[in-house]
Amino acid sequence: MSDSRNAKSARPLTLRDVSEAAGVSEMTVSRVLRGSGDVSEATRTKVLEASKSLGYVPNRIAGSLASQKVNLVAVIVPSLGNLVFPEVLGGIAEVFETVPLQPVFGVTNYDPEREEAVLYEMLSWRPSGAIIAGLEHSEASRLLLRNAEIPIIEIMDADGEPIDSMVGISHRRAGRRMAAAIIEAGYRRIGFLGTKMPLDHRARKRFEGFTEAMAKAGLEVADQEFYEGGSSLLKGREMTAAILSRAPDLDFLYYSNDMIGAGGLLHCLDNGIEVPGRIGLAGFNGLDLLDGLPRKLATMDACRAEIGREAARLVSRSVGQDSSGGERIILKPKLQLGETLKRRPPAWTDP
Amino acid sequence: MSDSRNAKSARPLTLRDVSEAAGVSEMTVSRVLRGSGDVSEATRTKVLEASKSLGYVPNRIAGSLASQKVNLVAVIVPSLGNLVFPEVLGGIAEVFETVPLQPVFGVTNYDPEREEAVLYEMLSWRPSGAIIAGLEHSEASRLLLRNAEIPIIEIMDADGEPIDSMVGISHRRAGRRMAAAIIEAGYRRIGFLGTKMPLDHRARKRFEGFTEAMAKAGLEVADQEFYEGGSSLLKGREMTAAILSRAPDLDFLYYSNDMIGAGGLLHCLDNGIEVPGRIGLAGFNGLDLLDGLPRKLATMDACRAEIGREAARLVSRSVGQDSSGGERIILKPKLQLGETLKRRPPAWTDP
DNA sequence: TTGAAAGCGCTAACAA
DNA sequence: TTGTTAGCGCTTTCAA
Repeated sequence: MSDSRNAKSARPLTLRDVSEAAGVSEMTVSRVLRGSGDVSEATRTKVLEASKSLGYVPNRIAGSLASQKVNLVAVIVPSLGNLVFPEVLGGIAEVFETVPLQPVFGVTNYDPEREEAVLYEMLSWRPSGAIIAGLEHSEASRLLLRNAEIPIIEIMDADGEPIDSMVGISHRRAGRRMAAAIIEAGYRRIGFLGTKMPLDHRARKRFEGFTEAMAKAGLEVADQEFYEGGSSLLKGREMTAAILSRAPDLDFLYYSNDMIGAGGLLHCLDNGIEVPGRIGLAGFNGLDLLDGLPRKLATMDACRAEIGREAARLVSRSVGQDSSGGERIILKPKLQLGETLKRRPPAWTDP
Repeated sequence: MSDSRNAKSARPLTLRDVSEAAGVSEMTVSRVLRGSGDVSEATRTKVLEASKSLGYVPNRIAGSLASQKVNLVAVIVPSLGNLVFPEVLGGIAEVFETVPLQPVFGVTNYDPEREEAVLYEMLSWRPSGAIIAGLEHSEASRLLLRNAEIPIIEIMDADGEPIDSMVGISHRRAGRRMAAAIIEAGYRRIGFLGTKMPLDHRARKRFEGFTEAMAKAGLEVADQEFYEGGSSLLKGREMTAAILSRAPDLDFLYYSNDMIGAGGLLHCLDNGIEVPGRIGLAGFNGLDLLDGLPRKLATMDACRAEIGREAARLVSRSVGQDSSGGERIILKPKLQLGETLKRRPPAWTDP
């Protein structure tokens, strides 16, 4: 059972080795190992035993070439450091465990050129489908995707036109809804804190939706602060300190993600700034992380795992089908007011 | 340049299509696209243009089968939700961007059976190497790895015998060192809080090292608390509340990771428990996250990115070489005392 | 139920 | 510098 390497052969095992050990044709071994076609129970057992005792692992490269079928699905995200993406990947993996498809992950670091390179690399393995974050891609990347003739699912965003199918939320709407909730609660001097990354299109869209809804209410973002890189909890503290020292009369801070929002919250609490009495706070993402903070931060769930699951389901469904999906699944994130966004008496606006 | 799909051909493009378009042999096209062999500048340009205008993407399945070379490296980790692993993957990806190797990630969810399945799946693509977290694997998994005849790098742990090479830290030593530091600082009534997961061998080893060093000083862990699943920040709070209500005289809490440690810290601060005066705290991992907390938590850096980089370097070095590495790189994590582990007057031990 | 032949798309090795 | 031939390890197809 484990004597497979008595003589450490350099050559990896092939079907032929198993075929000889079991005394049947390669074809029969192949059938047994794939569980396809009719094989007598006797041969089946014989083959399985031979294969196992040799420690044979089928060569999928040869198999895929011969069958013109690849059970791989390319999954491309901008980053793993941001908690959001591992959660999406988790949702994808969950669904693919139930079907004969295997996700292969690629990371672009928010770089369009890198995205193109990763895409080219992955498509060269002729995957059965591709799931890719965002709707913004270079012209070349879009060409690659279109030419691949496989189901393409663009995820996490719904503001734009997908190449094929899309599953996501509208970040513009998310921004608008949060602005509306803040204004509705009576806050007026509102600051924005976010990432500087010009290539994080979803953060940008949230900001656009936010300012749009503010404008509709006759308001403007009173002050803003941007950051890049580093620990976002610490950055949240620093940015909050900076914006409040510059504009101490702000009564609300909207953060482009929960991590910097949490940092802001900690800064306020440390410095005796009453939340949400003196100042209200809100973030974005609905990270579980928040559950442990001193106050539950107002936020909006980005539907991460659900997006992953839906995307994976779409791929599984359309693999093999010639009718390309063209589906659009737009999820609606739930607003969570938490404990940092509370209605305040109108008088507060000008004490 | 983008007219590649005038007639949406179902058949993907092959070398032959490019060969015909460019008016040269398939072999020449192949050489140009791989940048191998001598090709005249004229043909080179011609081929490149034809290839690009058609939108051709080489079929690596066929290429790998023919050349018996696969530029893939299998990378297997227990989880992505734990910040630690994305950081390791980042280190790996960083190095592989500089060589013609591509990492392919697999996730096991700390499940040995799943590990075996993922391994089998990945090895069936005949990768050039494998990087896998931990030294503990099922007998079958070990057999698979040994038979693969490729460099195997086991990472993140150094307490045990690797199949081939290993890169990691000694978690037993990490536990011992933290215990020594705590005792040295004058703490005596020490509690432990950790994960219940019996399959997180590294957490277990830290605990073992910790109790061992305690015993050597004539001490025992005064109380302990275990958890599973969920937000670890919140869990840290809950566990801390629980252990302190049960054993209010504890003067130190050692957490098996920084996230629950951070939760514990927040709990103490919220409840007016002086840290580190009344009680000291320490975690493990050295997450950047900590930088934003009200107090800098004592911790130990797990050398995550460095482990990833070293492992990737080992693979790149040994790919192609017949002499299998058998290297052992043991990194030494740095103890960071932070602000929650401070020397206290001896009198304190029995006020 | 089993086997034999052909070929998937590419590259190694050799020839021109 | 370019082309030809054979074959990588498997599966499809068809025959027995």
